[in-house]
Amino acid sequence: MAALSTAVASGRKKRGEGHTRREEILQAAKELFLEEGYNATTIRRIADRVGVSAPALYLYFHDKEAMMLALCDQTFGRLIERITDIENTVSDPLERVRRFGDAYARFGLEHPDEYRLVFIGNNIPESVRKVGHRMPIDDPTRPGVGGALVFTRLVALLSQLEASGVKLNYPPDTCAELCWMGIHGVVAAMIMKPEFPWSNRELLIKGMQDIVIRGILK
Amino acid sequence: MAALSTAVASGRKKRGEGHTRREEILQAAKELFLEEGYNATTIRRIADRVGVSAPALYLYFHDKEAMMLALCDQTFGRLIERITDIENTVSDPLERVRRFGDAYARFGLEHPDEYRLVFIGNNIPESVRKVGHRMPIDDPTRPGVGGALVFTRLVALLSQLEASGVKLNYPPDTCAELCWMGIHGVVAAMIMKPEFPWSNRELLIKGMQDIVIRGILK
DNA sequence: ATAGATAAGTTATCAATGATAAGTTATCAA
DNA sequence: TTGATAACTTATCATTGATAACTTATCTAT
Repeated sequence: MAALSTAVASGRKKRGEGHTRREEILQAAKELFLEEGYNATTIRRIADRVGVSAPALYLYFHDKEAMMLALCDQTFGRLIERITDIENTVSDPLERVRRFGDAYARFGLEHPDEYRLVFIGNNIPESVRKVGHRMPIDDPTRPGVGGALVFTRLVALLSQLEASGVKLNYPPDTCAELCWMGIHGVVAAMIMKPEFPWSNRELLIKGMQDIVIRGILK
Repeated sequence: MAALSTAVASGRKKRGEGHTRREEILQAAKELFLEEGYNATTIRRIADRVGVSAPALYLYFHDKEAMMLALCDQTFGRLIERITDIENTVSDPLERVRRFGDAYARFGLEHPDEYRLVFIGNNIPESVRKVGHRMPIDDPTRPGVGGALVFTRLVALLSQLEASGVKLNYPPDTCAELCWMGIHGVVAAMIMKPEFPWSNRELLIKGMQDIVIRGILK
């Protein structure tokens, strides 16, 4: 049964093209994480979808968590893009804050796994830090900092709001914390308890939005 | 090396005393979940700590998740006690809501590990729902309803508030969700990122308290 | 061309884990 | 004292993340 023994379309990458395989892995991992969640996604299924053996993934990623973290940064980069977009297209400082909250909440609900990982935390077995692995390909973009960046942007927006003459009930960073905590509460709740009969999503997002903005304005 | 062959202090429970073993398991599981997290806690380690074999746990719990759920309800129960206490001692409807939020936040910050376990829901593998297991001992207290209970209480408080003549911006259950999400956002943030330079705790709690109450009142 | 170096990938295998099957032993009621 | 059964045990699975050790394709320098 060795029909067509040669030219069997080996998926092997040429020299120097390993990074494309790395991106194929990320793509497959992303699909599976989103389809079935992090825990339910196995290394083998990712490898199957890519079309390589399971250990091949370890040529490009330290471990399973590293794949998720890489995806997180990739995805959070898009959120930061959106925020930058808002800053570039919206001039009114208060409207900027509003749009930030909206983009943030929507992003969280569209990417629950990434959101959980970065903002809800500790989902991944980080406690067991192993040593002595290899991880031959060192990726330049250190993962795991996307979350703090987003928050920093919100603080900046609220400082601008205050600088524009709007009186706040708290210092800008406290306002940012309260705004973020409120919206985060909505997103975290809906992500972590999706089976609970929450009220309408849009109503809750807009409601919290209104509440925190009313609450920080003097 | 069979010294003292008899009367070897078998840990075996007498007939009808199985429920005490169940509680021993819960205690051990709780300790380990809090020490090392859900994923890092193995069935075998729980069994070791209790002093029984691993499969013995399956006499009392359907699976690992069921232990977690039972612990969740246990903790929810303690919070519900406090809420009942407030209902019995405070008569003013708005003050009741305020006290609810205060008790809730304080409960979370006084028991950060348990709060994390219950409300942040570290890592319950919700996606993979299995079927066809056995679970021979049917425990009377069906797990997994504690969260709904807390909300029911808060909804009731807000319904009473509305009934007392106070106009709300949203239906009582939506108000309850928004209130809870706001306070939860504060507690969850401070618990999960304790190293972050948050503003003053009391300020944030009181601030969010004020914000959500102002926000739901017309 | 071709031999050495090495990127890219394989097969075989681990230990750990959640869970089940099937057998054992202590306890109690009749 | 016996039969039922609650309360276990030992043995065993399949699956999982991860590693070791080997193979093969591709590029470079001679």
